[in-house]
Amino acid sequence: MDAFFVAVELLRRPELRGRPVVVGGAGERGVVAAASYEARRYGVHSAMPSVRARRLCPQAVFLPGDHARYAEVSQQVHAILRDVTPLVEGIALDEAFLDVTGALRRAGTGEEIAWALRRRVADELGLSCSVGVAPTKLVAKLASEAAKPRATAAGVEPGAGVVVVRDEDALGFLHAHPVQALWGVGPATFERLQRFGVRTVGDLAALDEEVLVGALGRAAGRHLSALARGHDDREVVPERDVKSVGHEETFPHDRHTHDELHADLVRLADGVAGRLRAAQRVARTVSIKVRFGSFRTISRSVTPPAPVATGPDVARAAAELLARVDVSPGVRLLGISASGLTAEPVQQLSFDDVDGEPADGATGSWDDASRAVDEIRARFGAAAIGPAALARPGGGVGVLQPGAQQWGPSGVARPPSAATERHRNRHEPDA
DNA sequence: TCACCAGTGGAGGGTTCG
DNA sequence: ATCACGAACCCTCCACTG
Repeated sequence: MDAFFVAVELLRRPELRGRPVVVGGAGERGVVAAASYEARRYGVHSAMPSVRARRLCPQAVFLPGDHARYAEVSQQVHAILRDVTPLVEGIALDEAFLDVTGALRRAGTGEEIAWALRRRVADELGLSCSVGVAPTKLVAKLASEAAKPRATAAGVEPGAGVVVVRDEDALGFLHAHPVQALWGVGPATFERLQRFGVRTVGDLAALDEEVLVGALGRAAGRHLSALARGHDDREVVPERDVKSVGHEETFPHDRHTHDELHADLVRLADGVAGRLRAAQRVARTVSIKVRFGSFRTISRSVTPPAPVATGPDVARAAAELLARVDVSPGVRLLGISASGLTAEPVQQLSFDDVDGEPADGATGSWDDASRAVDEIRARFGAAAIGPAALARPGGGVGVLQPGAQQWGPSGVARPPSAATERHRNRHEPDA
């Protein structure tokens, strides 16, 4: 999809069409999620700090972003894609691979299918997309990028819409690209490749695989060497199972004590556990991530004796990990994630357990309570019930709202006074 | 009993992508 | 004079097992 988030916003705000529009976190610690091509002319691009975007293009209209809405529209796009073939692999809300091998006889050539898709998405949803048609995933992805509109300082040039790269042209097309175009070559890998004088994919293909393995490690070396030579036999996989779920949050201002962080930790744990149960999974491992004011980032993980899927269990594991961390330098971000997921909630009894109940005398478990919480939330909304640590004086709880803080906190980074600090943490843990 | 080896899994860190 | 969120994958080190 072309400038997807912005394009969805423009459906509601057609008067903004043709103007520089930026969707993302507007706060001082926010980033750009998407920029219209008019805004890109000024150098604004996604993942750029919002503060910088505003400096580059002060006349741009900044919109907060509505992740739930984009997910909804993404589903509508996918429904159209699945009309062509069930072999649709979503990469992100605005990107997907289709294996149309089986649809060729019925629906025409790859190019014909591409144009038909573009037309349907435009007619039915009012959105523009670019399509690449090629023998492999990598080349198709590059072809779709080649099909996109371009923003230059001079103006916005419309894209080709559809770019087809035939079998016999694939290698030449591939080799002409800069190495950064390869999936898996980010800043760090590019830096290492530059030491070998590698600038283009063609340069990379000429490099000995052993050399590459030595420089990048076994997996990455082999993978990139194969890709550069046009070997890409990765299949289109419609749905793969989740391997981890997590939540993380950047605070409007740094936290300095475990006390301050506790409500955040409980809220994140509650959110992670809720999603585990919604996916009918239990987790073997709980990890926390802590980013300090300096941007130094650490992670700690633990594998409890039994898998976890309730808020209190996740929170307990996370709290133990966090207790080992000196937070006095100031914590900018806290994250909790659960991994090692298994489908069935197997109950591994410990030798200390008696008749299925923990030996410490506690009866029942958080499982029942958690299931009740899930049901209440399904009927009355997420804020209707939650951990006591998140209770608000006016009623309701400050629970995690998934996607609510997708692109950074809305608040300002200026630290509040000690008095308001205490006030916030008691009453507005997610402010 | 020691040395060595291979395999496994946990822990911590890093990279990449959109 | 700044840097989100969520997820996947990889590497290295280390402890343990046989």
